[in-house]
Amino acid sequence: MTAIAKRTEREPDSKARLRLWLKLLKVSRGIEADLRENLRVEFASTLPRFDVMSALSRHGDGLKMSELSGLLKVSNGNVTGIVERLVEEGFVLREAVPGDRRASRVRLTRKGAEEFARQASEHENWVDQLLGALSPDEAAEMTEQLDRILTEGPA
Amino acid sequence: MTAIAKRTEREPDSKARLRLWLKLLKVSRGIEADLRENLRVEFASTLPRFDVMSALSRHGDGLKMSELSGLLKVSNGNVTGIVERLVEEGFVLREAVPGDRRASRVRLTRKGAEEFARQASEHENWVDQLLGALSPDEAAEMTEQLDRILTEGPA
DNA sequence: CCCAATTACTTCAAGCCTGAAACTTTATAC
DNA sequence: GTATAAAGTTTCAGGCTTGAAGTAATTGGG
Repeated sequence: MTAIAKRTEREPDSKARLRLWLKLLKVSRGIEADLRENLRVEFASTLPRFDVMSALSRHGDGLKMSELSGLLKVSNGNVTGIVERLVEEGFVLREAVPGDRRASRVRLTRKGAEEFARQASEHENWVDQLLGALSPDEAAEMTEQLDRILTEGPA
Repeated sequence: MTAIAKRTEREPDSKARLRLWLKLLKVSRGIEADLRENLRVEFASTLPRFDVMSALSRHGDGLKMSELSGLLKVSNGNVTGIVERLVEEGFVLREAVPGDRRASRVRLTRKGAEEFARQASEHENWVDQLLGALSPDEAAEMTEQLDRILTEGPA
């Protein structure tokens, strides 16, 4: 029996990665729960709404529905509902795309942009608190490693 | 103006932590999406169902509903529905708690335990693939850092 | 020109999730 | 003992999410 095989018997490499995944999940779910609670209490809003407004904020000239769902990596039908509610509340508006009557472009209203600015500022503070255990350098280092998972990722 | 203040103007510490959070979210959502898809295609199941069965698998003598929701960090009402469906499919059973007619204890059936064993084995492989960019040592290191976020976490 | 494939989007059923309210049972205080 | 509080759950409304199916508009051969 080789050393490798022996090591595999005691503890395969997959166990360390599985532990990492479990921990990663616990941390991100915990932070998400905190942020969601804060958004709910402070702004009567939700994480998905914040995500949509954030994407629109970075694209002042608006985004098509499909671009939005592509950026956020969620289904088309999902975005439909979230935008619908944001429109009702006056944070977002839809405008026709000239030359393509199928598509519509979504954009923050002035009210929406102002509201998002307030939310984003608080959001950054919350995250800073929640990740306070890590120095900026440590945070940057972990960010790089996570990037490797993303790029070298699966096949 | 102090050096610290100057640095803050250029890029406050919170930015590095915000970038880390964004990346963390992207990685964990991506992996979650992969695992969900795999569970759906290979086992016609879902991540929440897998989580419940996993918790029950580690507690062969069963868990009360409240213990289950406590472990999984989800609401009570949520667990009610998931367990309900698992019972319908015969993977899980509920039994009375002697001496407390309010509570009920949930436990994997034999069928449920066998099904979970198959799923857990595949699950570990999937995670191993998805996190393959990191060596076991790197994975262990990141796990420790994530633990610091959890323990030294917020106030 | 025409029609088949593609694209952009919406609708839908089913499940997940939360916080709040309701309900039943158990424990506590007086 | 009985009122009251607390504990364990379920129910519910509202919102998120997906994948599949449907609609309408556009594009690209032929």
